[in-house]
Amino acid sequence: MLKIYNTLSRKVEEFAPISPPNVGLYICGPTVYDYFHIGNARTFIMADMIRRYLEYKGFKVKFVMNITDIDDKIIKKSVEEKISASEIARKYTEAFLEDLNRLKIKPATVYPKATEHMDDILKMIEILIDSTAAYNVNGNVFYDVSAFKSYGKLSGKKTDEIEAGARVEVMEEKKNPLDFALWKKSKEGEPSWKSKWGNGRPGWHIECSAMSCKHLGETFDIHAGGNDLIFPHHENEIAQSEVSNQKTFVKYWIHFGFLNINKEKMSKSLGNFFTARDVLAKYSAEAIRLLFAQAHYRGPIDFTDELLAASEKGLEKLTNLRDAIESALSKNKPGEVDPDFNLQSFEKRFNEALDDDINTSQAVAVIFDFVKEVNRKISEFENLNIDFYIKIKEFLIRTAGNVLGIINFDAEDVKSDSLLENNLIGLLIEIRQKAKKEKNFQLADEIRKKLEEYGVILKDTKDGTDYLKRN
RNA sequence: GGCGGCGUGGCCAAGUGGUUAAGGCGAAGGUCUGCAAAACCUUUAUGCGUCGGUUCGAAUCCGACCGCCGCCUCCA
Repeated sequence: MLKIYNTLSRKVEEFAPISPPNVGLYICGPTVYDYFHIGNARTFIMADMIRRYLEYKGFKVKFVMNITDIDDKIIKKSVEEKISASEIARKYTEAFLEDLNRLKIKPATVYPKATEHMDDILKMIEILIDSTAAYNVNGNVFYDVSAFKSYGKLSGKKTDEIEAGARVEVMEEKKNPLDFALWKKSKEGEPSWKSKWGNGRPGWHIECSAMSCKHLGETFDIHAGGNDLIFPHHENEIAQSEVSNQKTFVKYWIHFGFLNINKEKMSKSLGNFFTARDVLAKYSAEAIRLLFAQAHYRGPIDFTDELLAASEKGLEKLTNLRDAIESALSKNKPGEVDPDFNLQSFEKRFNEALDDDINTSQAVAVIFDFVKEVNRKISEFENLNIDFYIKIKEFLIRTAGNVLGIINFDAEDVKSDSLLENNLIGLLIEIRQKAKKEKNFQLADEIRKKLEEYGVILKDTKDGTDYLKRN
C-alpha cells in the first residue's frame, strides 16, 4: 500500500485514488521565457518518478503539465529581444520539451497551454465574479481573498498574519493587499485577449485552476510542484477552484525540496543557477536522476560537481552489469548452472521502499544490493543459464529502468552495428592476443590504449577479450 | 515577527523506539591479471549538533541551547 506525505494534512497518508485504477496527476510546468534550470529539473524528474512508480503499480496515470505561455516575464523578454511574445513562447516551449526528453522524462499525457484555454479561463473568472469572490476595477479583475474562509489551509498561513508581514504588493485598486489578479488589463502594444472587462491577459494562478479542471476534472488526485509554490500559487489555486466548483480541488498535495547552491536556494532571481542544458552537456541524464533519487524528495540537495561525478561513477556499476548481461545473452552459449537467487525478495524490498512515501534513496540501495548479489553469482559460477540472465535483465528494466530511469537497455552504444567496424576491432583484438602470447606487452598495451582513446574499451576475461563502445 | 524544515563516517545520504546504524563516492589491503579494467572479499561511525530528561532500551520521544536553510514578494 502506497503511503505519501500530503502537504494539506501535514501527514503521511494512504494513497487511495478517487476512481482507481485512474490517477490524475497535475504539475505546474514552466513559464516559457528562458531555458529551465537544474533545480526546476528536480521537480520534473521527481514527478516523473512518481508517475512511473504509479504506472509500475498498475495505475493508469493521466499526467498533465501546463505551459504558461503568456506572462509578464515573456512580455519583458520579447521587448528586450525585439521578438514577439508568441515567438519567445514558441522557442522556449520547444526547448522545454527537448530538455524533458533529454532528461528521460516520460512525455505528459497533455501539455495544456494558457493561450489555448482562454475560454475556460474567462468562464472561471465569470463564475468567480458572479459568486462575488472576484471584482473588476477598471479592467483589472482581482480575487477577493476574504470570500474564501479556508484561505491559508494549505500553507498554514492566516490572512491577518500575512498582512502583518506587510511584504505583499500594495496596489491601490485592491480591496485587500492579499487579493491577486485574475485578469490583467493590457497596455498598448501588449498581447491581449478580449473579455467582458476589456482587453487583457490572465493572471498566473487562474490558468492552473482552469486547465487542471478542464483536463482532470473538478476534483483530482495529485497536484505536485516545488516547495515555493505552496504559497501563494497553490493556495490561490485552491481558493479559485473550490469557490467556482464548490468541490474539493485536490486530494493529495506533493511538494519537492530545493536544489541549493552553497546551501542557498537555486533560483533565477538570485542568478545562482545552471540550466539543465549546461548540466546535460557534462553529465548524463541517468547520473542526474540518480543524484536526485539518492536523496529524499522533500529534503534539500546541495548541488555540486563532485556529487554529480560521484553519481556518474556509481552508475558505472549498473552499466557494467548491463553490459555483462547483454554480453552473456548474445553469446548464445547456454550454461547449465541455475543459481539460488531470490529475486522476489529484492522486488519486495524495492516496492516497500517506494510505498513508504516514495523513498527513492532506499529503492536505489535495493538496486545496488541487487547488483552486488548478481555480480557475486556471476563470479561464483562460470556458466549461469540463460534463464537467470533473462530474469535479472527483466528485473532491472522494470525497476531501475522503467521506474527510476537510471539505466537504459536499449542503448545503442553497447556494441557497434557496423560490420566493418566490428571486423576491424576484432582484427585488432586478434593481433593484440598474439602480441600477448609473444609477451610483447608493449604492443598489446598500445593497442588497448589507442582503442580506448577511440571509445572502445577492452576487457580481458577468461574466455578471451570483450569490448564495448563508450563515448 | 509568523509558519515549515534540517544538523548521521573523509564527502553525499537512508533510517524516526529494540538484533552487528542501509546504499553510493572516496581511502587502505587482498583475490584474479603480464599489467590494467571490471568483479569479488576484508577494513574504514562504541556513535547520529550540544546538554539534560523519559524508558528495561533512543540517532529515533520530550525540554533547553547552538548552528544552518526555506516560505511569508515573481520563483520548481
